[in-house]
Amino acid sequence: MREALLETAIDHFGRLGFEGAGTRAIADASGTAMSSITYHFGGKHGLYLAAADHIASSINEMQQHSLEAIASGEPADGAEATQRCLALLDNFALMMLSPRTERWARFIIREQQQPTEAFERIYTLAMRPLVEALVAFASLARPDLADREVRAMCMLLMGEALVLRAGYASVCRTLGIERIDEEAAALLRRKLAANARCILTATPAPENG
Amino acid sequence: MREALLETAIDHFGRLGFEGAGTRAIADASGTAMSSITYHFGGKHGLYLAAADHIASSINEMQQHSLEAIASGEPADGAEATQRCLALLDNFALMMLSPRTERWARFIIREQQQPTEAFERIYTLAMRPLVEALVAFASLARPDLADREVRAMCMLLMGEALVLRAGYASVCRTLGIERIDEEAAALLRRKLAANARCILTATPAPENG
DNA sequence: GTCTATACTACGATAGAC
DNA sequence: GTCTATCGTAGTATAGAC
Repeated sequence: MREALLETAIDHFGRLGFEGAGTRAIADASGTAMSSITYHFGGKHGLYLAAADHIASSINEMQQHSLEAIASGEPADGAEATQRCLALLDNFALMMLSPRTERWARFIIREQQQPTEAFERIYTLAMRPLVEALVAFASLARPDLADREVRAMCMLLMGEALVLRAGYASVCRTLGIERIDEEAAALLRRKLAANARCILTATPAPENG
Repeated sequence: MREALLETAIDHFGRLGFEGAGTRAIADASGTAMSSITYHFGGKHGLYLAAADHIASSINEMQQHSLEAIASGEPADGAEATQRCLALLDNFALMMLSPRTERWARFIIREQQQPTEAFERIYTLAMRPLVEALVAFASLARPDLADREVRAMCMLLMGEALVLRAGYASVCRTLGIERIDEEAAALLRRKLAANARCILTATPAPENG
């Protein structure tokens, strides 16, 4: 029952926000009574934090294998470091495109703009491993850049994947499609890889702005 | 009074969502009675749509001058087309970084993931002009790409600016700062320009994936 | 552990005074 | 055009039965 409440809570909180979601509605959709929330989580706020934890560990679990496969061992040279960055970004893009993460993404994007106690848990457990791995490889691919610059570059690159969720409706409108299907997803992933390769293998010359 | 209600409504709807926001709270914060909302907008839903229209025309008004300045006349060559893309993107990034647009962005990002009637109005009036101008110039900068590819590339590029809002908390954490101040904003804009220049002036060779 | 019952507050819509 | 008053509904929290 705890599990069912958490799943429903992530959905409702993600779609309606903390204030918009209702404990009665969450309990009903979970097939239980509202007071179960009080029993299991102490109240609405406790349920919210538990939902954040559940998302964080789900993402962590989901990414653990691919992250280990990509990020284990030191890359031999800059070219291999670039390849690993591309793999990490494609992995992230796939997550942004997966229907399974749709509810999680809504929850997280909301927290990004108004971080609460829940964001800390999600960032530390689910996002930091990815970001830091990306920054590490990008540093090797672009040894000409300072750490701050690499970090800024990496966040912008992650933005190219993030837009697939955070700007979903605009992406669809601009491409003239109803939803991002397999074909559109392939196109976007291919262009993302091309952009990232371009940025990560750039010669220091044309940078200075 | 209509104006005050709209400003407050954008703030409350953006932070709390449609369901989370309360007509009483909006009216109180606007210094009037709740029934004023019924009088001016017919109800909560009418107020929401009016808020979307208000955001759309505010953005349209804000961008009109710079958009005209950047996008008027045909660029002489690919290099000039690239420069215009960079200008459009920097303009968009500035908007994402401006405190004035913070409330608007929350409202819009919410609509992106669960588009309602309100999204259509915002997209058509506020976003399409920017997107289509960007796509047009990018086509000139990268004549080797098909229209669909250019559109995908442009959305990804806009994602690099969007992340400054939609991933605000993560950007701050990754850069090790509390908030995006002048210095961080300058860094991010500089890197965004570098990335975009890199992508827009790429030779067709390394693309094939 | 899960349920019902209940207390209290807040919500949106509306009618009618001024 | 703005206010107060009121109605019906839905919110969270809590106590207590099983």
